Amino acid sequence: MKRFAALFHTLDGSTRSSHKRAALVAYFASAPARDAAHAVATLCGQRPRRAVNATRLRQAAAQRTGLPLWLIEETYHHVGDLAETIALLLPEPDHPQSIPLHELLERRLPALARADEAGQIDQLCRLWSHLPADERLVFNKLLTGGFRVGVARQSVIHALAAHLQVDAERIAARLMGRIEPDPGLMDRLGADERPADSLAPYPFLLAHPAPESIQDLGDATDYLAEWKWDGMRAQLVVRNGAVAIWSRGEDDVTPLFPELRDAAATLADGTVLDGEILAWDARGVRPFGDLQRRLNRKRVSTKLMADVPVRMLVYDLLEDAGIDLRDQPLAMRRQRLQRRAVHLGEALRPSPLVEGRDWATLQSAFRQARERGVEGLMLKHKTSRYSSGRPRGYWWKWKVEPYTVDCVLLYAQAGHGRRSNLYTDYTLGVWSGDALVPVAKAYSGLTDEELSEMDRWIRRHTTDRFGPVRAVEAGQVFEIAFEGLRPSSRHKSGIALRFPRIQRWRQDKSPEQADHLRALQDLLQGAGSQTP
DNA sequence: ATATCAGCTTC
DNA sequence: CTCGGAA
DNA sequence: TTCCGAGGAAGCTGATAT
Repeated sequence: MKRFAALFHTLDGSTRSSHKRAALVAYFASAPARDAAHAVATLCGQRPRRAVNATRLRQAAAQRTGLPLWLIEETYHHVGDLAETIALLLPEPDHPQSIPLHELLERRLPALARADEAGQIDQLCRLWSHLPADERLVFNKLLTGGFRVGVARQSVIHALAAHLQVDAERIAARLMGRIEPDPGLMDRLGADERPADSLAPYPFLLAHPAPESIQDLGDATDYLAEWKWDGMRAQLVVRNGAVAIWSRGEDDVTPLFPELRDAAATLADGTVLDGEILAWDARGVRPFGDLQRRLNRKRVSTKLMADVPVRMLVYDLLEDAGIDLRDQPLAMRRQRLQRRAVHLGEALRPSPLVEGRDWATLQSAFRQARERGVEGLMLKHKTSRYSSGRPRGYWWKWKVEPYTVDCVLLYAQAGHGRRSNLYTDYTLGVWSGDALVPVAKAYSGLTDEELSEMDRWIRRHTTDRFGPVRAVEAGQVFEIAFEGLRPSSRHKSGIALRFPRIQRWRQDKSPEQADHLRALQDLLQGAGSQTP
């Protein structure tokens, strides 16, 4: 783990991506394949399951350092990261001895996870007393599962490409789906062919926000238009008689959607579909919240499947009869998808095209978006290839105008990480009678300069403190933009905003001019009565 | 047994 | 998902 | 231009608190 710890510190300490890449290349050139495989998986965000919970970790740290728990707690509040706090507090190791990365991840951490309470504390103290000081931080990060390091996935890909002397595109493709950190990983990454049994998805093509005036996109006939569905992006892969469904975060979500898996079982091998999974019942498409009940589940009961039926609206055909179609223009892929549509069935159907040869026609369709329960329109250039990432000019998302509300700043809290010195986290409220009630939290939307100006104001106008939270005078008004609203039991106001962000700092307005809860409740009534 | 919270995912 | 900032 | 890290709301899981 010596090399890996050194790599971590380089990545963590530098912001130059060229520097990071060089460190990665050097690491891959020198690390044993078994360790390198784990490094790749870890750096790509595939973290080991959390081995020890935070409470136990604190207890073990208290025992090893001899410090009282409250002091560790206090230190943690200042540092903001438990793994780092403990790494800083631990005494020097007795007889420093490094542990290979693969040994740590394959043996030590699983053993730790299996142990009982006393066993965990005992093992932790023993490990800490042997680990060289510069490896403790990395160890603790792996331990808490909170391993997040400032490397772009792209940097890892390019470093691997340079090290293995192959195309970066290929590496990116090989790293899709689950990464198996076995000794053969590096060989597979460099291989010409994708492994025969692979059910891995392709890198997702993402969309950009459309320009303010839609005409700037050029000729409307150059685009295919579809509704922008409010569901979950997914790729469905059929190969070797098996079906896999992948989320955008590259999670295998197949077990969550048995009806989609079954519907896809009739498809020919070598089929890859891209589309949106939606909650959809007899009434039509349902809000995203309904779909959420099907997500992140351990088990999907038949009752739940009946309560929240799903379907996948397919908008792209990426592989057909085993042939990769991603370099073909969208219009061709779409045509081919339509031809295949007869085989898709009820749960799996093509996303309908929205007809319109000019912007005026599309504009009038766009205006129906809210009442249809969709977020707007997607505009996809007919000649576009399905390349990875977010290339400009290919796919545009044309979202309905957000709602806005003028809110008063009620509470502020310090941010995390680099923003931990500033009060950047705002709770905002509206009037309910002559009292202000919180409706949302937001900070995004202010520039760094505005944030520090607000920070100064907050410090000078604090009226009360609750732990890390400061209550402030009602003196600042912000215009908050949001995409929609739902009833919520978590907020005193009974309302939760979706994607709240600060649109404008209304220094021209006094708190009395802020909006009233009544207005949001009316909006909720209006939005709630819609049936898609 | 039930409530709450942190940590994960989706958007 | 949103946004601002950095490379 | 593209990527990243900062942030929000929701629901589910698993652990702890009552």
